[in-house]
Amino acid sequence: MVVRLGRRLIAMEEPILADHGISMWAYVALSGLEDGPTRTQAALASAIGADKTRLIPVLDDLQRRGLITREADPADRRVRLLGMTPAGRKLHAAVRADIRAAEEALLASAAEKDRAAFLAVLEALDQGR
Amino acid sequence: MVVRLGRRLIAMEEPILADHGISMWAYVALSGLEDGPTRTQAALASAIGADKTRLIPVLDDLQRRGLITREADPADRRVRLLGMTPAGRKLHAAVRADIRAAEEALLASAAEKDRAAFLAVLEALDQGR
DNA sequence: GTAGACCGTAGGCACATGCATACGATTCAA
DNA sequence: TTGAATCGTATGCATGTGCCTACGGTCTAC
Repeated sequence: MVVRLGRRLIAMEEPILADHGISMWAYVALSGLEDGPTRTQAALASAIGADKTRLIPVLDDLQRRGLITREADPADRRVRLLGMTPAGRKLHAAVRADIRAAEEALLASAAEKDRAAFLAVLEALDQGR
Repeated sequence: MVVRLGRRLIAMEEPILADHGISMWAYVALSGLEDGPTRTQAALASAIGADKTRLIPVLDDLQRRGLITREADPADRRVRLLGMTPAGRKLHAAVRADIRAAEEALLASAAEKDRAAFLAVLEALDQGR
């Protein structure tokens, strides 16, 4: 049941992401960067459950488009610190708003009082990390 | 967030399925057969969101192990009707019980009153199909 | 009677993913 | 100082998946 639900949610997100011209992993990476302080690539990969090697082209593209910054860390020359640009923040907010709206429509079939609970449980599970 | 949750749930299910010696798709197929009347392979594939061609070896294995039946439909000689055997039912029930228990443990971090609501919303979304 | 659609089956192709390896550069601990 | 670990980067391998094609057999509609 959960697998099927997950697939539906992903299928729902795909056209939204395409409209905004970004991939799912790009969106997830932006979300990860927004959630916390400036991060190393390894930390971001770990935080969003991505393979660090597969994340490279994603980050390359985001950087190329001016959505993230990627700067050497003076405290550790092996590391590149990632940050979001204002343009990145703006795009991310727009995508998230659209996705939220679509999720709301999907949840319309559920009782209204259950929705907040559903989201609360999702959050709790997510925090449990 | 949902993608991550889905991955966690799948990661949780994997050892349980391995303990019982069946694959995820086998379990999903058994669930699909249990949910409804005897089905054609095409209908089952559609119902569980599987690729019909990829389902063939799964069904082959289930049949070999005596967990499902697969019989010609006298009304349409192209078709093979699938059914569950008692052994299949038994295995499926055991796996499901274990998965439910593990899900309960996972949900333990959420407020108790929210759990029923969470499951209710999941069901509603699933019925929405 | 015929053409098109469907069933189950087998296999191919392109792509994504998890995991691994390897590298140069850097850092850290002994 | 040295060896091991880590970072980011690039690539390979095995596997899984979505989609497709093709086939023989069967069914349906005209």
